[in-house]
Amino acid sequence: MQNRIADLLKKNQLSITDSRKKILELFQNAGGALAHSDIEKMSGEHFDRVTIYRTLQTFVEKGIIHTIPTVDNSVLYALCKDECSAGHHHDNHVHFICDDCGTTYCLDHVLIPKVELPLGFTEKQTDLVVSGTCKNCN
Amino acid sequence: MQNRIADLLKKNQLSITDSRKKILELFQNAGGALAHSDIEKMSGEHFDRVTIYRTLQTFVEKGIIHTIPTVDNSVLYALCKDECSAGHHHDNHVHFICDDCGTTYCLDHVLIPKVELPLGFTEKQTDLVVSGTCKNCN
DNA sequence: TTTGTTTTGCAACTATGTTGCAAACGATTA
DNA sequence: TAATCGTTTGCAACATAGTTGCAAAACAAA
Ligand SMILES: [Mn+2]
Ligand SMILES: [Mn+2]
Ligand SMILES: [Zn+2]
Ligand SMILES: [Zn+2]
Repeated sequence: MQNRIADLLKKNQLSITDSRKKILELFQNAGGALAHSDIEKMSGEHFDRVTIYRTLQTFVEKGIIHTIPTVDNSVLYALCKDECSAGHHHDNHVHFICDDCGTTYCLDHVLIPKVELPLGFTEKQTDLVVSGTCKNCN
Repeated sequence: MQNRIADLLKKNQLSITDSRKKILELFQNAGGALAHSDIEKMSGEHFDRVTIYRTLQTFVEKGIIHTIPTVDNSVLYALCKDECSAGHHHDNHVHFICDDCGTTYCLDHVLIPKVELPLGFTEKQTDLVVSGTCKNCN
């Protein structure tokens, strides 16, 4: 569906450009999470590095994608669910990174449990990343 | 206790050098977690960047310090508890990052809850990072 | 103190991310 | 369809983070 992509951009008041369309397409086909370098390679070296950085930034701000913290200190991005919008993410789900194949999954149905913090500490955001072996590699 | 530091190095079969002593000392005084750049500044620009990288790497391998994943994609290090040893970390505790003062805490007494993964996924390691406001900033 | 091993500092390099600016592009309106 | 105007892009230049090879220095053991 090419129109899905255009509609998503319009809905977020973003002009429809080649790089935005292509990068969104990559996310929809990938299923899992992508790193900046993945996109650089998969886009066929068409777009400037800077453009990709700026596009990802824009998408994060608009709530189209979200970042995933990883243990090895690399930045990953994945599509947000429809309920997300600018400044109002609903990313309270667990992320899973497979040590074998490297795929990162958004486990949308596995919610992050509440943790009891010591007195005086107040929570604003919680990130939970599990690593191990995924269903394909087991 | 200067001897504590030397003993810790000996116990891990590491030769006792100025940089290792100084960096361990910084961790013991800091209480919280430190970034590579913190150490670079706090050590009085004495040691080469490369030496600091290699020292931190060595300490992680020996189980003297552990890394903390952060949402903003920076690497933090903190002292391990005594039970940790090379290849056998007991870092199943929650980490807390204060949005106000930037301090990162190891909440050694707050354990990471088990999460139910979908069928086929097996856990090996779980990291949980909470951000918000710490006891000093509240 | 001598010896052999480990660690350090330096230089050079790769990777990752940011900024300013002019040219190209996209949306809108005539 | 063409003109206009704001947005987006690519480029160059820069900044920061991290890695590697190698010779000199420091350390541990004898
Ligand atoms: Mn996700
Ligand atoms: Mn910790
Ligand atoms: Zn896998
Ligand atoms: Zn604080």
